[in-house]
Amino acid sequence: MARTRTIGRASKDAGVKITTIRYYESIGLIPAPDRTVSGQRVYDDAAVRRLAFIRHARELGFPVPAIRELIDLQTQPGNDCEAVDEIARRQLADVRERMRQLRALEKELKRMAAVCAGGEIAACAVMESLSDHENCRVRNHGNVRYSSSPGAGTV
Amino acid sequence: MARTRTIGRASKDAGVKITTIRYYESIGLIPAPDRTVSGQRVYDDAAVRRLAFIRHARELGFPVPAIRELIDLQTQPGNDCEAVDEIARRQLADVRERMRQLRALEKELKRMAAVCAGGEIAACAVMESLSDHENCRVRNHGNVRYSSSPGAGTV
DNA sequence: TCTAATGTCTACAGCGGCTGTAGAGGCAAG
DNA sequence: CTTGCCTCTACAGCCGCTGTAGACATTAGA
Repeated sequence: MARTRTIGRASKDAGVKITTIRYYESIGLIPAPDRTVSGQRVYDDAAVRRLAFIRHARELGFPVPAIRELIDLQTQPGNDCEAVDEIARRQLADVRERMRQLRALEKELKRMAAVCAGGEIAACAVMESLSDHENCRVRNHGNVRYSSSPGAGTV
Repeated sequence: MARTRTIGRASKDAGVKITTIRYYESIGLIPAPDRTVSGQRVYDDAAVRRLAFIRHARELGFPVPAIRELIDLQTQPGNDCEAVDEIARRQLADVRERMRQLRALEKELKRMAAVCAGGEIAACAVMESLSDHENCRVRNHGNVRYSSSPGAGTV
């Protein structure tokens, strides 16, 4: 049928906001579509499918460069699946790492909230937890050296 | 002892990068410190403690406005712990929500990667998964209506 | 004391992935 | 013809920093 539609309709069909579609065009993630004589963008089915593809990949947390790669791989024929799989595995590893971090955060936050059961702020376990930067180090992406701390005290 | 130090030393002591310290000052998260006659910033123990406090809160994912709130609560005396606890619980809820999302992502990514075991891209399970936007909806923050999809096909 | 190496200063641009705004013009229904 | 929505461009802003450029300050070693 090769239906064509304005940006608003394409937006609804693909589930991608109008402004986001224009943004994707501006960064070259999708090609510039044809225009009507009055300058309005016109999208066909293939364009909408690509937008939906992008949306789903974004929902899965794929960064835009990775999506660009996936689309490139898709459009050059005869290529095999390995590169695609690699990108997906990279994304999975990333998700797992973020989960690991969040689990650590949850543990400490839970501990903080549990201990704090009202009372003066001076004695608040949450504030103490946050002030006491010597234990419960959650992440340390290197490149910072710690030394000679001024110890505990008021924030 | 009320030791004072330059920004570089404060950076090391607190584990916060120099540029980040200046940024925090620029957004009013920390007060502007005293300066030497030549204009270099000078930090005392309290300032370093506050920086470490901020760093730890940031590591735990507290957004800057929440940290601002925590500091405000801390500095107005006599206030009790409830507000602090509320902020921590909010943060915990946020962390849990993000974990929930990531778990869903992991599940789908794992499925994708498992099915894809080489071959032509045209038949790649990963690409299919990403193209097929009708199932495995991961998140839908509302405000977008879906309708009349152009169906499956090439991206 | 001189020099070289660091450290620090300001101001501003850029990152990702959009979102929001302003002001103008297009288009279809009543 | 009006009303009301749709679309257009261009640019600023979001968060939480990071990086850059070019100038001045301080410190360690010869």
